Amino acid sequence: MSVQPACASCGKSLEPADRGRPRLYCSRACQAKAYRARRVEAPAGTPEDNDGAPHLTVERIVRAGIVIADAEGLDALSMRRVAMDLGTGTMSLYRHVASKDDLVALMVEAAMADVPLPDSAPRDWRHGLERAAYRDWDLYHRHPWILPRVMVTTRAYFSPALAADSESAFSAFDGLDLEPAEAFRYMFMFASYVQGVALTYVSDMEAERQARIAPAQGAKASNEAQNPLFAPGAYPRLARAMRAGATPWDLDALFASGLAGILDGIAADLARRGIDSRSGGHRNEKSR
Amino acid sequence: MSVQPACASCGKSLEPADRGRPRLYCSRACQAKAYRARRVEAPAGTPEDNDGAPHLTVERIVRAGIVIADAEGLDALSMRRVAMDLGTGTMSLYRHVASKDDLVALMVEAAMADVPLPDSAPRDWRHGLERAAYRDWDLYHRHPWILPRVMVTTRAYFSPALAADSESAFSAFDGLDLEPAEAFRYMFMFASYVQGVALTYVSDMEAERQARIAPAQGAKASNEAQNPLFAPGAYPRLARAMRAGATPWDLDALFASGLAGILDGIAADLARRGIDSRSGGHRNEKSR
DNA sequence: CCCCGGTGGGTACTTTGTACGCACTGGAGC
DNA sequence: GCTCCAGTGCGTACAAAGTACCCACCGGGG
Repeated sequence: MSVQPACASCGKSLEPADRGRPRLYCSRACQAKAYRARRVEAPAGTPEDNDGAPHLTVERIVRAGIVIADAEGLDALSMRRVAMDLGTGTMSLYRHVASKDDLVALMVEAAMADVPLPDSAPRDWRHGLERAAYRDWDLYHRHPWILPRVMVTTRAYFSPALAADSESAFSAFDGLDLEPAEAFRYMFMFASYVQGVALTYVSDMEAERQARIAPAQGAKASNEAQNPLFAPGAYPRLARAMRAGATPWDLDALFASGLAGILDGIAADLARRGIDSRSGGHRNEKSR
Repeated sequence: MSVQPACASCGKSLEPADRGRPRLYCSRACQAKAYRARRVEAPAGTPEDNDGAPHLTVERIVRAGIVIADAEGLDALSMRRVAMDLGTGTMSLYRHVASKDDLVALMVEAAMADVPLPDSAPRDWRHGLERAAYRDWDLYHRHPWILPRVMVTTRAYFSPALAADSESAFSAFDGLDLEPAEAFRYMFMFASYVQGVALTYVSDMEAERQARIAPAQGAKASNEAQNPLFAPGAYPRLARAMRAGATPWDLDALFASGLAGILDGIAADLARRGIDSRSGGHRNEKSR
């Protein structure tokens, strides 16, 4: 994507954007012209007989939003941007979604449906929880923008996708004679860990994107030689641990290792309570 | 608040915010005069109170930002708002902070310094980790806005406060004969859990604030009778667990319970490795 | 007197979400 | 043929946010 110092619509040269943000058009009218030109191939037929190119629908809007958020992050998601990608006017979107928050909530629901829930019963509780953990892990890899939004959106609106996810995870305890409160405590610990690692992953992705946009600052921060974190005497324990455990920074391996630790803890607790975990051996598989 | 349509300095009537924003002064000269008057009024007598504002400084700006973010969330933090609370012009802030991102980064550093690090060696590793966990827990209670920002800010800039926090937590393993890579894995699991619970807490706080602002939607979502989550057959396992474990929703108790589980897991792992888990604080070395 | 560096601040231009109302289009009723 | 209507697209016009630019003021030196 190369930005030229000329209006993308009328071609008129515009100042090198030192005034504020990088600009694409010389005026808002030109921006409007740009998406109208893109809409030429859509002859605005009747709503029912759509010739291959479908009409503006909630599904198309949500899909376009997910594509943008996946590729460029939630910060790049704007109503104008979605409308431009769809070749329509900005305000047309509001015929189908109530607001941007509404759109993001719909995007979360649709994106969570992208990663299918397992349709079979788990072999045992450990298998069930591992399956649930990797399902979420996969989800956050595909749509890293979900995590920061889920945390606000989910509580305001009710999310069927999130509820289904939890329901599926809880099925791991189905065969065990476990009190609901106990199952809830295990699940809380388990889910908090997964969420915490996901937050680190999302943070890494975001930092990487920032570094790509502004390489100077990113390089400065990630340059280990100049990072005071690695100065000889500043933070000795941290530096030693980072050198030993975080080089290379393999978040997938760390996730698996910590997950095994969490599940080992649950297994030990179950054993102490004399509950048959039915899982047989399968102890501590954190070497990987 | 009532905005009188008169210049706060010269008293001349001014048109009622002809272009959107509420105006306080009829001209920049009057605003400058008002600012100067306030400066002279409190020379240096009692600089500890807010009325004894000596100068516009980075510390005052950062403090004002933290007050706003604590009380109303990061969304309410704007440069104009900070300037208004300080009784100065918006652009004056830019003489002391480079940008809003810079301000937030400084706010994070200052807020983390609010919760002091322990200055003594931990009794043993478990005590050290518990101390670190509750230190973070306290931090997120006081400044819930830190978590979403730390995750982006920390990687871009280098955060001494966060590094000191990690360094202090790592001191829990000081006395143990533990390989750095192993300590890092434990710490990763531990920190991820704490972060995950903190995310839930922050989410709750945000939802509460949203509900306060827009009570209609919040009431609708939190009304259990109408929430499909509690519909009889929709999500049976989830509903049963929620009723059992989440009524009342005591996040502090859940945090403590899950933390105990995490530490139990580490203890079991240490025992399996034949490491004396009761040894801990050795020589009294403070992180500088 | 003018000049000059430091600091405060107003203006203006950017981007964003979105309220409002007009334009168009295809079918129903005259 | 016409008008009327309902639905949909979308342009205009805000309000609020960050911030670049430059001017106003003050104190000190020619």
